[in-house]
Amino acid sequence: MTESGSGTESGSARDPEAVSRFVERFAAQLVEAGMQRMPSRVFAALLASDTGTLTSAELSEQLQISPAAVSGAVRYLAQVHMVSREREPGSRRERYRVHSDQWYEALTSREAIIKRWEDALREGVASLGADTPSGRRLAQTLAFFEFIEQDVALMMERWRVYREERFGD
Amino acid sequence: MTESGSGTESGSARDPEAVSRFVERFAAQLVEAGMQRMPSRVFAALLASDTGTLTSAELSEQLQISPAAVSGAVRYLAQVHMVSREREPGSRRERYRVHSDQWYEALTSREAIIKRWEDALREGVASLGADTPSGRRLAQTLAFFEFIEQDVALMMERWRVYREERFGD
DNA sequence: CCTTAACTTCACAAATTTCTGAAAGAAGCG
DNA sequence: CGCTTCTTTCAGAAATTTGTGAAGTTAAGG
Repeated sequence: MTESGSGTESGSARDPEAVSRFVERFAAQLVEAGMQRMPSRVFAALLASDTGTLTSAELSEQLQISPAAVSGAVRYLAQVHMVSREREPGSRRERYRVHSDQWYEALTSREAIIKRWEDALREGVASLGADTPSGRRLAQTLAFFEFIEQDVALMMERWRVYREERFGD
Repeated sequence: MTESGSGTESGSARDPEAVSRFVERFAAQLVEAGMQRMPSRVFAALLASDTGTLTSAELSEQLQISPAAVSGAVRYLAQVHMVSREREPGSRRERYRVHSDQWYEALTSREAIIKRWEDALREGVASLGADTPSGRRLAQTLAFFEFIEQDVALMMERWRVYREERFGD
């Protein structure tokens, strides 16, 4: 007598256990890749939600964490453009949303980070000397990042074309 | 005979302070991006070295850390293919090296990690149902990673061509 | 074989990070 | 205006991570 399928009352009830299993598993992989735990879990929960949006209270309940933890996680995720915040009109509630389009870049290209790597490398080349062996190594590393920076932008463009073709829009 | 080399004060003598400044600055940016501190510092030191190789003792001294810390950092870096280890023939010394070619991919594409993301997403699609809104969102995310996985390989190929053109070889 | 140099592993102290409850801060609604 | 509902900030307890000294392991060189 499991509760499976119960609560068909309002909308299509999803199996909360299956959702939770996915959320925790995917979040664990994000953590492995260096993301903090709470942001990872919040993000995964949004990804697995029906509408791609959840309120603070829903997140708090679903993930069994305090409102404070939700607040901190969302602040981080918004900062790196992986979610955006929306005010529900006529309510103090806020909704958080994954924009299927935006977050890919945040997660993969990390433009801002690469920019700072480039800055550090430029300084290094200048101070060690462009004509020294180590200076040359740094210069080549810098060239690599400048190259992929350009190329990643083109790649994202190709993805959009491909997606439109395959998924319509 | 130790090759202190500090005699040449003009021109290409390496200024240890300038080196250290670069090492700490670049390492800090790697830390910001999620890498641990010691691996970051060791990696930056190798990048900034003249030959692209350093021994354990040299790293220990230059970075002011214990041999144990070097050992741990190198183990990690080797695991993710950012440095390789070489035995100095006829000595118990080991040299660690950055391969200007290999480490780019390790740092940027993170194949293994993306593979595990894909696995988690596939499971999610299966268990939530490919015909549900959330299932569709996960499927599209999965498609994105499969797409860039392919594309990144091509990008690295283009980089090699470009580099050869620009830097000779 | 035995010595010794070089690297690795391990247990633990210290530093850092993470998450919470409590209180304060906004903003709609009567 | 205050009441009420939701979110954010903050101090601190708990958990985790980090780097070290010391002991252990491996292998060169006599």
